[in-house]
Amino acid sequence: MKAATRVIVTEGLSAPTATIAREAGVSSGSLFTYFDTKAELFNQLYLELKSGMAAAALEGIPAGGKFRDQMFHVWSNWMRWAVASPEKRRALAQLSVSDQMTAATRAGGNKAMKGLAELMERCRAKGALRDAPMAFVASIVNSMAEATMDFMVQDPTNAAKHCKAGFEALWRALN
Amino acid sequence: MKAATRVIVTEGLSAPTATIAREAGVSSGSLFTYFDTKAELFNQLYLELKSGMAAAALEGIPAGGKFRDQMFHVWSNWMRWAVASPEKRRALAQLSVSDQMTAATRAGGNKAMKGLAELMERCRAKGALRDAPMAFVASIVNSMAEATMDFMVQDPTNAAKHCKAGFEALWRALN
Amino acid sequence: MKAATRVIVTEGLSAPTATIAREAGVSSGSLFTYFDTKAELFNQLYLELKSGMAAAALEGIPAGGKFRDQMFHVWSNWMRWAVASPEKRRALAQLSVSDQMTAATRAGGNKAMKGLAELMERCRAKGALRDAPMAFVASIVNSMAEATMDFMVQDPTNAAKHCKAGFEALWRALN
Amino acid sequence: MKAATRVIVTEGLSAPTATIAREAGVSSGSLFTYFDTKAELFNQLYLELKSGMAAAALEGIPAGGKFRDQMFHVWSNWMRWAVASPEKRRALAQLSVSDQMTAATRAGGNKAMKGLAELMERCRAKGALRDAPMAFVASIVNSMAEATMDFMVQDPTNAAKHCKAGFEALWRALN
DNA sequence: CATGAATGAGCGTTCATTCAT
DNA sequence: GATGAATGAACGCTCATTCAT
Repeated sequence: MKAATRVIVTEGLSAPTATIAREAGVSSGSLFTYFDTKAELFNQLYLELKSGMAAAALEGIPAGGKFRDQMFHVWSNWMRWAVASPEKRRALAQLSVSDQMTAATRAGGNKAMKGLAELMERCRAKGALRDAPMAFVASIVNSMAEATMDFMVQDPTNAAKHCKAGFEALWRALN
Repeated sequence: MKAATRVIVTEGLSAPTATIAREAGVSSGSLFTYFDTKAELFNQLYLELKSGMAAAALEGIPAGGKFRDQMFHVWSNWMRWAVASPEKRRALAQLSVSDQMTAATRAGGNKAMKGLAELMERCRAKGALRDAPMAFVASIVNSMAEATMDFMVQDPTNAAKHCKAGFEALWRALN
Repeated sequence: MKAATRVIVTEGLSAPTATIAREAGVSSGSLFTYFDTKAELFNQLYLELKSGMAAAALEGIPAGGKFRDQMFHVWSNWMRWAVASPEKRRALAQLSVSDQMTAATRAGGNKAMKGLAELMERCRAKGALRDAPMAFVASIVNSMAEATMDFMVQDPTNAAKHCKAGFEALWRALN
Repeated sequence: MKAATRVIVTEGLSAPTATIAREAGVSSGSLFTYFDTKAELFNQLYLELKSGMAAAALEGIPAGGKFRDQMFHVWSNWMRWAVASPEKRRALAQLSVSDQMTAATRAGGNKAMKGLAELMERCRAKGALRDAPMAFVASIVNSMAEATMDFMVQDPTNAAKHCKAGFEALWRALN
């Protein structure tokens, strides 16, 4: 998985399986002992990365406190993961837009995001978009997160500032 | 171009050039009379689609009137283009994330978006994100547009409603 | 023909016919009005070049005089042609080893060389190789001519010297 | 290598790699496991054939004895190789005039011919062509060898006679 | 279970030749 | 007769996958 992540970042999804195997230090044949096809490897990797991202975001939510503070805690976790794992993030981005991801895999990805989704749902239900479908809100959250990550990575000195600005823009959009 | 757009939507960027040629009703060799390589075809198509999208968005901006109304006019144009040209939109999305797009092509794409970029800049300069980099704002605008388009397409009955809701969320985020 | 000669020198026999046509200032289709196939163009060019070479070699043979002097006159003509027409010589060399030359073309080439062949035959008949087949002698003459040409071209300052040395080596070989 | 040699003789250098692979009894893809490109296969084959030819020529030179006898021994070896390996000879001839041979390959070929070159140099230094460049002599030797080979192959009954006649003509030319 | 050579279908691209204008 | 766009067969090369060892 680690090898595949690295290779996807440098060579894209069209990288030969042999390259991934070499990067992982195994033979090209061994790869197919564990994954029936290249597509299956990618599907599993997608799930692993998405789950890892969700888990990182949900870590250590303050039990009490205001909802907005909880949300900001999650948002910060999420941004921190992105900054700390740029390769995982980029590989995940590539996998997300690939048409090799099966419906089952996408469903699994959503399941892994369940905890986050519930928080978003709470946002939606009591905010300005209370009449919009949940997926609309999720999409907005996702894309504002991506935009914020980009600028934290590009301008690391002001990462904390961008993190906060992104959150506040999102909060305004939703309330 | 039309054939390439259709084929990209159904088969992705890895579709054989022969398929595109057949869809266009020409021989496989003829394609290379007009485009030196597959990558060049994709680069030109990206520019064409991006320019078309930008032109559609900027059509008929009311000269006078409030800035917010002008923005909403552009936003509506943009959403209308997306709903009316789902294939173009999907092909453009795939091309946008492809690493086959050259720097020159991306630069050309940005140039085509210049009119839109200027409007966004006016939003940024006097709004809550006045201290954020322009590209941050552009990314937010883009992604909220994408989210809105998705839900207009998925739920066409309430398209006008989603269009308005998306715009308002964006406006809140920026002000 | 001139265009084909130039193109063969710079790009070899695998040069596209379109390149030859462009060099000749005609359309790619026109080429096939005058030559049914690429191979036919090459066969005709071979004949033209070979005939031109033979004619150049035989020009102005002194009627009387010693046989050796006549031979040297021809040899000098031949070398002069090679030095003056390096492109023709190189194109002819490439055509000569090509398997696209038909038997008829090769026969025609020999016919064009008839005058030279008769001189060689006189050499053979009264020299050391009088028992060897004529073609053996012809091959030796040809290849010593090629060797001499190479060094006249590479070292033009001493061209006359190389010309003479080559002739004398040949004369020794044959007598 | 053997398969490539055979195929080059029958179909020339433009033979499809698939034909060579089939002749070798392997799949078309396997060929590229061992040679990165068709050109590399040809370059390696050239070196192998040239080295083999040189080695055959230099085999068992009589240590003592007259220089002329040593030369004739080498000449005979050389001619014997040509008669025994007509396919190798023809493939080598085609490869030698191909512009796909790299400078490095030609340099390697010359290195393999070093032993022969030294003998030729001794001929040159004390013969009639002592003032001519070495490459001139080498070219003459080569081409008289080729002429002799041709006639040994065409008239095998008198092969030994042609071999001797060729050598003597060469010896006269050089002395 | 690990290995890595072998496989062969598939693709992008070229180019001799044709033919409607 | 000239043109040059169109044609499509052919080729070099790649790579996911298999399987004998």
